[in-house]
Amino acid sequence: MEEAESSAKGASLDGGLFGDGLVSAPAATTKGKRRGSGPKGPPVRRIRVLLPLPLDTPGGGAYDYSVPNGTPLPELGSFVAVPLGGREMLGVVWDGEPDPNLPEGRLRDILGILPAPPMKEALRRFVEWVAAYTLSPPGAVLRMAMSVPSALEPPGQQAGWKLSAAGEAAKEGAPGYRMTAQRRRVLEVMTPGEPRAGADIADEAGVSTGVLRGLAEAGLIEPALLPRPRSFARPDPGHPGPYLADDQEAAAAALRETVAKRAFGVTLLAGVTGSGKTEVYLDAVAECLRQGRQALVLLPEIALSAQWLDRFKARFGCAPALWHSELSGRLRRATWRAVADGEVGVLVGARSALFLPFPDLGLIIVDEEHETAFKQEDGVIYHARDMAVVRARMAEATCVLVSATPSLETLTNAEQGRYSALNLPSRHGSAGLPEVEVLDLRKVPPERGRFISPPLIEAITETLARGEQAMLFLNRRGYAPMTLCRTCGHRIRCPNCTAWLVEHRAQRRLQCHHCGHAEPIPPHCPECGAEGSLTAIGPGVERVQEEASQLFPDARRFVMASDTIPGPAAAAEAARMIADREVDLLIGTQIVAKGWHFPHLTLVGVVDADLGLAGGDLRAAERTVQLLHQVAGRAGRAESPGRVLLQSWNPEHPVMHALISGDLPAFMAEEAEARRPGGWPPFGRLAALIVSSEDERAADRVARDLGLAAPGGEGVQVLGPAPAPLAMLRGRHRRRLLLKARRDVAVQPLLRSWLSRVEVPNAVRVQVDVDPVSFL
DNA sequence: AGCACGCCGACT
DNA sequence: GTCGGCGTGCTC
Repeated sequence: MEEAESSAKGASLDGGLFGDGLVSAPAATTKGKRRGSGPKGPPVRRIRVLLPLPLDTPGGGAYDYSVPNGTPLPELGSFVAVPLGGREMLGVVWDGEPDPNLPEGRLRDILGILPAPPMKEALRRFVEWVAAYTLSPPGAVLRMAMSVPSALEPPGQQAGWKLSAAGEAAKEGAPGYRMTAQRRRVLEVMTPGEPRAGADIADEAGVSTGVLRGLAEAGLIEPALLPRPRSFARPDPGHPGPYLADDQEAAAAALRETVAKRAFGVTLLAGVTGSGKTEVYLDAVAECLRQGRQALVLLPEIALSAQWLDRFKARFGCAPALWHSELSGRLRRATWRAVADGEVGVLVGARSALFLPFPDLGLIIVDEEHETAFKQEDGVIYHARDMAVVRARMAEATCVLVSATPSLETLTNAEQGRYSALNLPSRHGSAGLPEVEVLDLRKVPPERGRFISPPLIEAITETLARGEQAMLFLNRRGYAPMTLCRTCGHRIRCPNCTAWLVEHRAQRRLQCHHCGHAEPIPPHCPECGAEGSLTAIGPGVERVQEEASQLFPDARRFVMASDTIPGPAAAAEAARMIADREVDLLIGTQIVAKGWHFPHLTLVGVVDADLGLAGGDLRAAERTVQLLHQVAGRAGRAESPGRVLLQSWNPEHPVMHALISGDLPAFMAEEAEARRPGGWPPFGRLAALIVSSEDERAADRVARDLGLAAPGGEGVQVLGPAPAPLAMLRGRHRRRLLLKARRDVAVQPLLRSWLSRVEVPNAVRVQVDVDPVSFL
């Protein structure tokens, strides 16, 4: 029965993943049965199809299919439905020769071609490039580029209602129709010639949909298809933007010129916080729109803030399209499709937006380019900032990397001439950069069990007394990072990870920040059973909040952390509260560092400036400077000068000197000279292998084998294996190896042959992280 | 990624 | 006697 029906429809398979517009094979062959070796006809037309699966086969997810007679040969990049095993799946017609040695009997017919714009060559090349660079199967990368399979269905038209001729007459008061108050309200909210969704009408008129049915029976309204929503207004480049100061205008002119060339190029746009970088690059976006091309702005996940969108709206008079993980299914689908159809002029998104099917991308902006949030750490491991450069190259587009504190990688690329550079030296509309001081905790320690030192308390008191806002920054969520038994010395650990459980006192729970494990705070020591012996060790923002509540009981305090700001709406509300001075003292984790504009904030206290410096991370110092500089930049943007106090046990550290002097270029130059001799990035290449397994001995065995099979030779060195700093994560034991190579060595072939020399049992996973950012 | 096939424990 | 756990392997 279903057979007959799906055959009649031709395209729809077993109840149908795909809608009606599918260009399909004749019904007889749709079930995707294997080609028989029947009577010799014309030669079979073979195509290569890449499937969005992480297949570790030689083709990396590409399989050959046949195109049945009666179906046109799909062009490269076409989205096609194909049989795979017992199910149907979408794939993309891929470049490359089908395997002529594959016997015809193993080929199966494609099921149809989807009525969607084919994937452009620029995106196909990008998918392949990312796959090759990260050593991932192309299918795994394709999956990111087809994240919304439903968007490939023909744009479904939604049914609604419109006024009939009789209804229009009745709306004008023509007599002769049975009218009720409900019916009249429905007619009132409807406009002639404008179909609307039934639910919308009923909602606005305050009636049930039963009223609509009655009106339809009476012939006053009739069914109508709704027009496709055009929610993606193309921003108007001619919309009057804000006034640009001279140095801004000079930088903007240079960017406009680059964009107008319609060729690949990378520019670093640097400039201190408040120098107006955003307005400058939005001017480049305007030029891109004038060129008739699309623009993509990448922001680190958290920074998709209401404040940024306000600035965009001020420049273009409308909102951009958005792309991030919290996007609802429907909007996600509409956005993907609108991008593919070229309807979206400007899209702002998180790193995954790089894989959207822009038909003519002219500009990619990577704002806060130094942010580590651009590094994707699971699945296909890639750095969105670096891949943005590649995406731009494939699309013959301009890429602009923007930061107040550029990464050493980008600075070096600019210095060596691979990237151009523009610098905005001055702060606009403000009293200048804040004054930064270090509080030497050896000389002015906080009271026992406290974390805010006397000079910082005094500074906050004065600031609050002046009616200004203050902020305490501590990059640690929760109440306390560790819980210790004073009787036996036991420390409470995560059962799945090499990590302490973090106390979240408000929820009366201990949490692991790595795997999400949570348990109630135990009443007595789980080791020795001592009652009332468990003690919170060290501060988190909640504990700083508690201390502040005792020190400044009259101040209105507000904690900003990822667990108190769960989404964009909460972030917007927090920003509003702070801007409207409903908060006196802000206490926050690194979420406060990003792109906020707090006009009344004049004092920033950094509770633990040394926090990021522990551990042997290559970029610990660089990252700490960037983070604390950004935090400092929150202070004193309006007419009042800002002041920043850094609490440190190590005030002589170069990081503190850099922050006090504000001379970040000098710090980065020193940092470069520290890395150059050892050939550390950006003066050499790194790739990490992470071996993990629930079976510790299996992980050790594979790690040892990898160590024995390590590549060597000129300019190549392998460190490890060693237990990872996070030696266990989510119940998996982890070992690391690090390949270090000279900059002129191509590490991918080296890695490929290395991995092929070692047998990896099923229970063990080996992840490859090219250009690692995290060393955990 | 799915979805089969396949070989060992607790149910009607 | 069967249902069902998820380990292993394949999909053009």
